[in-house]
Amino acid sequence: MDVRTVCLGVLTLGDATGYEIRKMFEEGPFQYFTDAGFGSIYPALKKLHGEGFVTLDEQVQDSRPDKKVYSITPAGRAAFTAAIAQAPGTDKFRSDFLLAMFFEHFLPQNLIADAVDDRIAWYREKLGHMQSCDRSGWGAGPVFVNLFGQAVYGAAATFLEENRDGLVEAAGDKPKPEAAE
Amino acid sequence: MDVRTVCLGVLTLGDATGYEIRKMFEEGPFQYFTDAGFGSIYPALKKLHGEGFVTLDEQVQDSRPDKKVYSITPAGRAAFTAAIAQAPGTDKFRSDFLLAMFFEHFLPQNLIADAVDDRIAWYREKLGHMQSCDRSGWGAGPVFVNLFGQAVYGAAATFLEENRDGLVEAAGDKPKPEAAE
DNA sequence: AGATGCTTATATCATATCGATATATATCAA
DNA sequence: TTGATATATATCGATATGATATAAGCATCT
Repeated sequence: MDVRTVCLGVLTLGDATGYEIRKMFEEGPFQYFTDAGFGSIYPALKKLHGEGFVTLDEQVQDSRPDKKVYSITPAGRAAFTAAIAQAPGTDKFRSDFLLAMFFEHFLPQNLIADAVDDRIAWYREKLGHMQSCDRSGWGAGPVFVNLFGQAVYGAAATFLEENRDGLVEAAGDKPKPEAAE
Repeated sequence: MDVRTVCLGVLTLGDATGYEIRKMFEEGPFQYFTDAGFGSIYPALKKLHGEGFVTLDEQVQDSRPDKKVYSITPAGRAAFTAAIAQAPGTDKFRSDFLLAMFFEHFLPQNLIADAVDDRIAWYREKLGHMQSCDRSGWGAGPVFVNLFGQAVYGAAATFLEENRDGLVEAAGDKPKPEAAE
């Protein structure tokens, strides 16, 4: 799904600036299944404006760049609905951590132990964030997505906790595998 | 992790052409945590060759483009080891499906039911593929990664199976939410 | 027999995205 | 006072994506 579509989705929840959309991707509930930086968001909003899918209210501020508050138009809403009604592509999980663990025999034991511990802490932290959300005012969709995230992140954390020692032990069996090469 | 590094990783497992590396990303054990298409792999190999991290054996074939078999050099091995020894970035899960489900109220009930069913089938299929691998000759790293994948994909499939009906039911409560807008 | 599509194998190209950087100011903490 | 964080926009080079081109052999379907 391209950044333009995701921006439209955020704007169905209420008017927002590019900066605020970015924050949704960084901190809000969107962070668990999507992402985009300024370098994609600002051009996307500009293009959406050119296409008539959003309108723009420029609020002059002194001592700060003018705020550009975007609102979705009926045409934008229609375009968004059409986009998410398409059969979605496959889910993608990308992990530099798993790549490193795959090549465990290239790495010293202590580095592996630290990497797994860090990843456990990271998954637990994200999980805590998801669990601590107040879901009382949410619709069925956001709740579903939140609980899906909890299921997946929880499974990852639990797996890492249960298999950490086994991996670290295996990594210790080979004293200095590769450095001598 | 950039494509260059992942290509080096594949080449530590044995010599390969760009085409074969692609297949690893599509079908092999790498598919669950990384990805790259021809458009990234060929330029990456060209650059690695220029940097002295791989060598290249061009095998002339008739009735087919010449095969370019790449081999990793000691310098490439060192570069790869250094790259994976860096603290890895965060794991990323991207899902157009979850985006659509988040905005469930924009979609007709039957579309949601179909989308969830398709996704369950997809996760079950991938899970079956991971489970049916013969792990007997594998090292600790690949086994760890495979079982991690099973834990996560299994959790996703189970969650979807257990929460499908609830979501579909909720989607039915609102008869024609948005189309009239 | 002929058509269709898959597999092998490379490569390019327009578009999209990423990640870093630039610009300015206010505020809060060390 | 120095540095970090937050607000807010924007650009730019380097990468990555996804589609397309080329070209032959081989299997399958009608």
